[in-house]
Amino acid sequence: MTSTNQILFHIRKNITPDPKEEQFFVSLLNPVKLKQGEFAEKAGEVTYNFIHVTAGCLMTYYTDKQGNDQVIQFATAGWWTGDLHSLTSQQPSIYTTRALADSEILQLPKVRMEELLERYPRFERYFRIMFQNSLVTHQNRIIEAFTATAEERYHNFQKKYPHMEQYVPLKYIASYLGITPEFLSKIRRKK
Amino acid sequence: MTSTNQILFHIRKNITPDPKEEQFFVSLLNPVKLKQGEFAEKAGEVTYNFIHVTAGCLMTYYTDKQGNDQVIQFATAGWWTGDLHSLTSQQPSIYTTRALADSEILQLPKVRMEELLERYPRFERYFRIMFQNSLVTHQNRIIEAFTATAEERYHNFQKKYPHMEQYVPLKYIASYLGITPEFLSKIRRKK
DNA sequence: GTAGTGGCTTGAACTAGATTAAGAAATTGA
DNA sequence: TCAATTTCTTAATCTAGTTCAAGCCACTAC
Repeated sequence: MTSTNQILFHIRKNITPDPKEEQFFVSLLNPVKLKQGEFAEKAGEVTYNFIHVTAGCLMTYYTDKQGNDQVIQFATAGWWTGDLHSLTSQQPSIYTTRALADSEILQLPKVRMEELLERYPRFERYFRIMFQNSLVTHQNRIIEAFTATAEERYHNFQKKYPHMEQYVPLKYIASYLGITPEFLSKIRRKK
Repeated sequence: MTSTNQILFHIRKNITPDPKEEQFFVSLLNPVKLKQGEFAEKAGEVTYNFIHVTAGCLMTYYTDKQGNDQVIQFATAGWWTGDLHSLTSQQPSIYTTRALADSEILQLPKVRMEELLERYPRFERYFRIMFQNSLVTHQNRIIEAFTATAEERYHNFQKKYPHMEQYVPLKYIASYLGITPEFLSKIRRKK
């Protein structure tokens, strides 16, 4: 399956655009291949693209004043990623997005997305549903962060993303879980 | 300002509906007054309404198996609240939403919202923008939960919601911050 | 080969924040 | 008005998770 077929498949699950709309949408996309370790976006730079992952795996992380990385999200095929705040406000991003494995992404430039929504408002619905679902996921993550122990969070992570552990170095999983790699090591030993 | 004027004011900041659309939107809304302590939604019941607060203050919390409450959100005038997951899936809600002070809300029933979006797709844009903004806020909260100390989180909360501390019992603020009331007490003494 | 580098583990000492228990202060209510 | 309930504080003890320091294992590069 080509990467454009893949994203159309994803879209058709939520809305039913006509062929003309689909064609226009696809024409706005910018396919990019990333090798492992390469950056899709860097903290400090303004984000111009909304990113859809079609193959591989990316992660988005925040680097605080002390230089510690906090992983916000992993994104595999079918996910949208990128810094929404920077994309909306056109202020420098606070996030870095980087390939954890050789990956393929589709860039949707902000200005192109605005054109799309202007011309074919049907796509508002698609993005509304995407954001709405994402919001539920984020709410769950906040609850989990506050109410579950590190060990519970790790096991929930394994259940939810069973294949991620092969892809992703443990230190990034630790960061995603909000713990140190040392402590994750201890949790894993127990089992 | 009436509560319907208030919500229209809020909507006009994001989209520009024509009078006919505004009128239809307003006709879908169901104004409700809540006394302090009353419930807008209860955990265990299916959520049928999306809620817009026009006066007062509500809070939404999650109760875990041990019976501990975790406050997810405070909502004052101008905010949307409610359990998106239950609203979308029509499964029983895991959240309770309750008035912290005498309040006024506008209920937008799920089925009515669907009618609205069907008939006037322009409103998709409004909700898309709402969810998009909310997502940014939630992302920030996740970062804060993992990278900031309880003390920093408390001071950030004070900065961000300067009036909330008068409204809201401290134990709920502690819960929102993910700490015990005892520890919040210690933090406050220091200052 | 072996020197380097990054990812993972181990253990000892430490700390942010929880738990428990009690008392003080503020609200409510008949 | 005074008892009852709820909210807030204080202090002692305890624990989940951090920090620091070291060692181990793969993998790469000269």
